[in-house]
Amino acid sequence: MAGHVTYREVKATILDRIKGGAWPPGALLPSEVELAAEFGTARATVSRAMRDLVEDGLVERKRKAGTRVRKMPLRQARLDIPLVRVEVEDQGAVYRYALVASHVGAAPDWLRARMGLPGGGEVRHILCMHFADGQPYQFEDRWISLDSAPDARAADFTAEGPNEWLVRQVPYSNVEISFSATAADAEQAQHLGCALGDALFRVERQTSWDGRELTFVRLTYHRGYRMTARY
Amino acid sequence: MAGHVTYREVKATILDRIKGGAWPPGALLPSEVELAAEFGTARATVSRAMRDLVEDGLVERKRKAGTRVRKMPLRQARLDIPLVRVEVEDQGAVYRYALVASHVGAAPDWLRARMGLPGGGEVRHILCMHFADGQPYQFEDRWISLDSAPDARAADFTAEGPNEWLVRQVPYSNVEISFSATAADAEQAQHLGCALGDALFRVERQTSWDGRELTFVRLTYHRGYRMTARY
DNA sequence: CAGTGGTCTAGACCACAGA
DNA sequence: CTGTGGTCTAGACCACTGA
Repeated sequence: MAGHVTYREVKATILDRIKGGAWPPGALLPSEVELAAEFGTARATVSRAMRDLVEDGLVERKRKAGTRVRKMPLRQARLDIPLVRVEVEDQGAVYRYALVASHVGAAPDWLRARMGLPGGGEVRHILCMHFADGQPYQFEDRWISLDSAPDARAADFTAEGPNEWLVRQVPYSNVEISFSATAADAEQAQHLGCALGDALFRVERQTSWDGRELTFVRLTYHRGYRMTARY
Repeated sequence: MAGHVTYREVKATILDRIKGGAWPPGALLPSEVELAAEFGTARATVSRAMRDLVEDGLVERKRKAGTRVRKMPLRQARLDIPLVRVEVEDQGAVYRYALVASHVGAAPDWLRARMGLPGGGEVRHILCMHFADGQPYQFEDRWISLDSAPDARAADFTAEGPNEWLVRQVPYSNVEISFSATAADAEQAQHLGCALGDALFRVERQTSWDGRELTFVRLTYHRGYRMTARY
């Protein structure tokens, strides 16, 4: 025996047939049983390959209906969301963090509405900067609900950013993230070293844990920042 | 017998233990064999659950070293990249497309460098607009290599956008995508109905197929556009 | 070397949805 | 009803890598 046929080989073969046009968009593929017979593998191996192809957005599967090549390939980009520090260090630059301001108070109305906080909820508001090789990299404007994370009231954010602190506190969370463009206001322009009104890339992220809203953060990047992915 | 224990149940149980702090970040989990014994399942079932957890970025696995809870949860957002038409229609709005300009010519130097095209390569350059309920939604500035896609020379883009045409031609492709913010230039401001210099969200996408560079597109969105994902 | 995850097999039963 | 994918089992061998 020359060894088993792997699911990777099966996947590659199927992929080649789709790429090559042998199975055009919309086409019905043979059943798992038929493919297993053709490739000389167990059905589970074909199934494993197919699961990958579904995940890659290339085929659709329905019970009884079978497997079809997607007409409009539903492609999805996977964006890694690292800590700023890791992102900077991965570029080979020296990372530096600086706390700008921090205070505790009642949540403003817009934040209560946005995060769905109860009335009278207290929050800790933190402004801080992240630098790469001494250049402004990211301006962070964060609100942490003290109802959900009471330990944040006394946490020390002078040496370490709130993100790194939070990651240690909460091992798992649900996140809604959004990307947009914004014109630099006076505060952002000052900290990021750009002109008022410059177009800046902005990420807003709201994190909940165990069904409770935990933190809302607005990250504004230096002029010219790009976020890149492949798929 | 009350039936089998499913891999989803195994996954949920492990997830609960991680969330609950029973297995804190960095902790070593029991081996698959031990977990299979505990849950009363086959090892393959535990393995299936673990594969999901790896994909979700919650644990790391190494042969011989075992499975550990990730210290810094490497979270990744999955961004769906639909056709503009689908994106607009999914919002319940009426989609409209309009061709602005199109011509064939030699690729400019910056594009040749960016796409890695050979000297003397011809490209088709297309400018077009996408509307939602009559409002400007996206301005598309696309270049298609005629070396890679000769059929694009004669294709008719008056009724249908080049993206939909390309998707039909090429069932599979490799994509590099990047997101950034840009200040509206005169042309963008005119077509998107905003002021000169307004901060706009921009997507740049370069697509290759079968190892050849196929198309480069710059998509500029209307003022206030957000791209959102959950993870 | 030995323990861990990675994969394949052959078989089985089930859930769903098309005909 | 019947064919399809979805999953689980019990067992086996392999590949990598830490001790």
